[in-house]
Amino acid sequence: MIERTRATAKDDVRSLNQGAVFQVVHRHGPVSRIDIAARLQLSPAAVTNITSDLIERGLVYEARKDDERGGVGRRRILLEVAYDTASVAGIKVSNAGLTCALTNLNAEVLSARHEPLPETDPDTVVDAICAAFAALRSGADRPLAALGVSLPGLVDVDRQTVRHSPLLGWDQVPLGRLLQERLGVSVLVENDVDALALAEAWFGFGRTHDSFLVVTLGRGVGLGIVMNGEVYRGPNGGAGELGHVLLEANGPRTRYAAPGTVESFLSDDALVREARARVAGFPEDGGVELVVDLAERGRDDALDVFEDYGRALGRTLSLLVNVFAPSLIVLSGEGLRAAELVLSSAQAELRRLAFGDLAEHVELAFEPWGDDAWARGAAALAASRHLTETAISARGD
Amino acid sequence: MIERTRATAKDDVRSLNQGAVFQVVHRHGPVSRIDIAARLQLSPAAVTNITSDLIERGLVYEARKDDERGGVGRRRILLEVAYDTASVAGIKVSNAGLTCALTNLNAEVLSARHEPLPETDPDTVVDAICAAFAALRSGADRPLAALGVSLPGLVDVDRQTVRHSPLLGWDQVPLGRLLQERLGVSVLVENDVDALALAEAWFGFGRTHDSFLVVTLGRGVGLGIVMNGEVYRGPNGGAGELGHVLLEANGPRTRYAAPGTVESFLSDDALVREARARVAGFPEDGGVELVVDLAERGRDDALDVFEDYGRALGRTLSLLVNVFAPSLIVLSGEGLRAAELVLSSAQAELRRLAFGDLAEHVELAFEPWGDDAWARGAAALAASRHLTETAISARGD
DNA sequence: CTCCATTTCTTAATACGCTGAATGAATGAT
DNA sequence: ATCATTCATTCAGCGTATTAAGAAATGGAG
Repeated sequence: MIERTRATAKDDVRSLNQGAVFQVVHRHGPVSRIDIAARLQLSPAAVTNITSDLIERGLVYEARKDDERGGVGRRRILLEVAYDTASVAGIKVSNAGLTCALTNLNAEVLSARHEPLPETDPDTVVDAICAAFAALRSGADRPLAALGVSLPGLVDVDRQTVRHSPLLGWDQVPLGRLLQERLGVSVLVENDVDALALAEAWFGFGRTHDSFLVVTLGRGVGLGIVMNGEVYRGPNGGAGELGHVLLEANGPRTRYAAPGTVESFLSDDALVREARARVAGFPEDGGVELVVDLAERGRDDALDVFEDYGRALGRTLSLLVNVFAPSLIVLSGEGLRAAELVLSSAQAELRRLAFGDLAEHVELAFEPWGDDAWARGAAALAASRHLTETAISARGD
Repeated sequence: MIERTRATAKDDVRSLNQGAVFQVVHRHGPVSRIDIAARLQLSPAAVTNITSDLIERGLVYEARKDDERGGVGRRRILLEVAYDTASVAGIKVSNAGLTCALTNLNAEVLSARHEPLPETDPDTVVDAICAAFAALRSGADRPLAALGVSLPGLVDVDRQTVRHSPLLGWDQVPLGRLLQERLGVSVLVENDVDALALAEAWFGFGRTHDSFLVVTLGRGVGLGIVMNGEVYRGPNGGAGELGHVLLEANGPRTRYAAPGTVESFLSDDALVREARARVAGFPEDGGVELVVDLAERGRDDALDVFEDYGRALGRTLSLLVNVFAPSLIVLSGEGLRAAELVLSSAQAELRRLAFGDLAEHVELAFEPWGDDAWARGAAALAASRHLTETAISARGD
């Protein structure tokens, strides 16, 4: 439920209500003024006033009249956000390279690309991001409003600084400042999982949920927490380290994860480890793709690996369900290439371990997976920021 | 950080700012008008206006001048909440009986009592609560503003109804309505752990934290989640079922808890089970008190039981720390009779299992334990509600 | 001891955005 | 064609916050 929030005086009542109206238009699709008024308990007069401002500034437009609703009376005029007035760029950084996407302001991907990274030191990465951004910009037919960058590790969102990223080997890198200086466009930096959570909250399944969780499966296991429409990072950041939660004291080993942790069961590494151990003739250099391939061809031993994977996933989800009692968990990440293979055992285990009927009230959503999903998350950062900032900046100009 | 929130027009801007100002006075102790203005980014004039209203209505008073701060200039006049203008009652219901407390509006216990319950059916309990309330009322020297009732189980806070309580054997009991009709005073019903979390947020350690966790140890294991100053119950309630999280697939059995769950390690039952198994000559009918007693006398085998208990506690906390990265965890409940005995192994295990340096940033607080702590939580419900309602009810009367 | 600088609190004048009521616009029913 | 209905807009009035100026309280300089 959207409510008008963060009231008051200097940072005026107006900007507040403007933001709330905009949020309603964004989240509840094409919507009439009278609906907005009812939803926000605001007078129709105020809505007219506010929306005319938003329309004038090009953020919102009158899409069409509402022909669905019959009955007498004047037709409602439906308002919609002008998502195509600008585009934004999103770049996800990992040691595997840069994944880049250009999207509109609704985080719909217009184009995507991947750039390998020779090294992951800050200088190289900054150079590569600048090059990738230039390439994206040249392919854009609309003004490129902002750049979102996401990466694994601890990020200080306010200072746009990477506090600590083991995977990249970074500490205290002021990435936002470095890029902003070179690109002359506003840059946002965020943890990769939190960016994905934000993307879901603004443009994905979370659009209609106030609080929900995002679980990412891939090289590692991540958790994004959204509560009351805001991404929860913890008082000092660092929340959502689901991958490091201990599941079994005497659990299996993996190259990177501590034994028995969630990642020792659910990371790509773990999957390959199990395949090597249990799938007959699995080659030494085989990867996740091969396990998926074998299973999809119906190889029983490979299917068993996925069944166990699903069981561990279900157990992990049960932990979250018992703690958060969420109405939605979005599953995403490369680890879901074979979502169908793990789903049934995951759900069975979740039902078995969740308290009471909590499991019945959870919607499990699978984010259709593509290479650009992470980059889309990064772009969503930029899109959401751009929308809020221009929607609220009010009558100063 | 308190911010002025939930703005707008019909439910006026004023009530909003009034609430925010009141919150600052409550949370930041005796505080001057100028401090309030700075903290809320509100003009001094507005603060004068608002506080004079609060003072007139008897919610706040001018405590004294600030003599601590030296320097030139007029002394600041410190404002404080008038906590002693009314009292509230709190009653915690469990199958062991009613625990009752009378407190002022700062949740400071004025008197407490315990009533045994012959049966736990709704009629008996309602009768008993009414009797207990009458007893509390007769002992009060100030008007008794409201009654808070807390109990284990799933509570619909808005409808003041107990949706499901296995321990009491209740389903869909409209407890709030039943009591309100008979007592003619406003009644609040809440889950026991959430009430405790609210109490900590308003009147305890959480007063200076925006987000934190409360873990209760006793017959069961509970979790209260406070985020951004609000108790999180989940979209449909039922959040915080920490006790039912599976720790070890092949974990120990207990009478009530599923094998391997947190409660199978950390409930009172679990402690007694371990004592029976490992403490030489432990009597068949010995309880928790006896284990504590033996350990405090230095019996090694009893101390070992507590060391293991602490280890399981540390592991459970590590789970929460990895997920929430909280800055504060408040530990409370009967299970902490022997807090010193479990602390060191708990902290060691927490440090071992928490990701990176997350454990270093967590403050573990032990709520000094007494019989009336649960009842104080229930009273805090009533106190917080009374304060917000009278503080915000604005200029209508 | 008086006067001034300083800081806090208060009062007065002004501005802003919301509400409510009246009006206008668009459509179905009679 | 006219009316009832519903959505949108216009305008007067009002409440609350801001700014600016003044009053109150205090330390220090002359």
